Amino acid sequence: MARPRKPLLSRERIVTAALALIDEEGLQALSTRRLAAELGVSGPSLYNHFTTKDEILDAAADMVIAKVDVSGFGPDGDWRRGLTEWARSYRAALAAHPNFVPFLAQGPGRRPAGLKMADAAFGGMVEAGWPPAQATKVCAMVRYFVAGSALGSFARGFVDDAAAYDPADYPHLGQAHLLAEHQQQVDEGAFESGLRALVDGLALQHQPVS
Amino acid sequence: MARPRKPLLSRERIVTAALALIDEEGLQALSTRRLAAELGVSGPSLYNHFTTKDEILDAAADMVIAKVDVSGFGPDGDWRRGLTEWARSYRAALAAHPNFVPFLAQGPGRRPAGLKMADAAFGGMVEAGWPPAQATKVCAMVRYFVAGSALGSFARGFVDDAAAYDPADYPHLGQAHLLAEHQQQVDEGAFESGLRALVDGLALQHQPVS
DNA sequence: ACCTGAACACCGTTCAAGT
DNA sequence: ACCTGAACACCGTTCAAGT
Repeated sequence: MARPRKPLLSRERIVTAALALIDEEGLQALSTRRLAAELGVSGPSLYNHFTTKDEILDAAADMVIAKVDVSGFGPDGDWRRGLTEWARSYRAALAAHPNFVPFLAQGPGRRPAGLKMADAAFGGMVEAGWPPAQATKVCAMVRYFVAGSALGSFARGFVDDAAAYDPADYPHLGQAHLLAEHQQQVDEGAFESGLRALVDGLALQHQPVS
Repeated sequence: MARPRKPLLSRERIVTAALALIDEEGLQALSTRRLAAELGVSGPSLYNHFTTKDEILDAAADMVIAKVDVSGFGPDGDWRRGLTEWARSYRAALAAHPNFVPFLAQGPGRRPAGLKMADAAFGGMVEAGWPPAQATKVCAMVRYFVAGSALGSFARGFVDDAAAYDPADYPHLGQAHLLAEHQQQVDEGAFESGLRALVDGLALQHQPVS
């Protein structure tokens, strides 16, 4: 084959395929060779477009984070609404790619979309009257909560097998085998009440002046 | 060599070495061959003690979770104290092995220490008067928050290089390059205020009767 | 029972060779 | 510039062979 008249690959095609592979088969299924095969080329071809596998992951991560909506931080300075809507959108973006969360949670690094999101959230809090040091911590705790909730289902962490919960060993887990069945309600319910509690608690902790 | 008179390996020796390797070089540095080399044996020897690499990881995970202290859930029914002390101890246990958190956060599965912790936390909340469905969600949100905070430093997610934060693109991130320097204060401060906010907010949401 | 080396089907990445 | 196959130093796991 050698060089084709029209390039077979593009950065975008590679990144999209990588994300699809991660979603379908997990982070460890993403090998450069598998990815190349999926794209109909040989393994080393990818290195014409990215210098390393990690660079592909970075590009995919930025594509995911770019979807997060930070428009809740409006000019009205309503930090409660800003924080709540950001957290929901952030979680939705990560939860769409649960297998990718361990990578996504590693912070923005030098990725533009990650930095843009941080800038909007931090800026929104500061402009709503929060002292910068507090605003930083608030952004951090939202990241903790969102990443933790998207990292993996709480409910699915419990096996779907009543025999695994011997009442002699675990007297309170008699219903735990039902958790997986109600995964959606448990996880979304926990996220929503947790977010509400967090925002309520923050309001108690500090009443910013605009 | 063939079979030695005294076994060279034990499950405990393998698990301890695996955890050390993860701590020092990351989850992806843990290969069965590296691990075996570290223990002075050949790769396949491990399979006499564990049937799969994942089983080694499971055993290491349970060793870490076994260190979590749930004694804060005392018979006095003080759920605020129970929750706060559990969360702190849980975070300390995970943060001691940050590279291992993506694995640890995947829930207890069938691991006894993980189940014991869940039983104590859930049981503690229920005995303090929380309805089971609420108690489940509270346990879930603590897991989210703790796992997210241990998964990786918020502060270290921002590169230590002022030039990465162009004021034209990120008007509010002018100080972001200093975050890594204050990693400890930022991350621990965010965890502590977040935990306080969460507990305060939960108290508002529901006043359980004992 | 508990170790070994050989083997199988994989990895990420480099590089010279092709057009 | 953009693809290829060959090569290097790795993987997890199986298995027959040793004691």
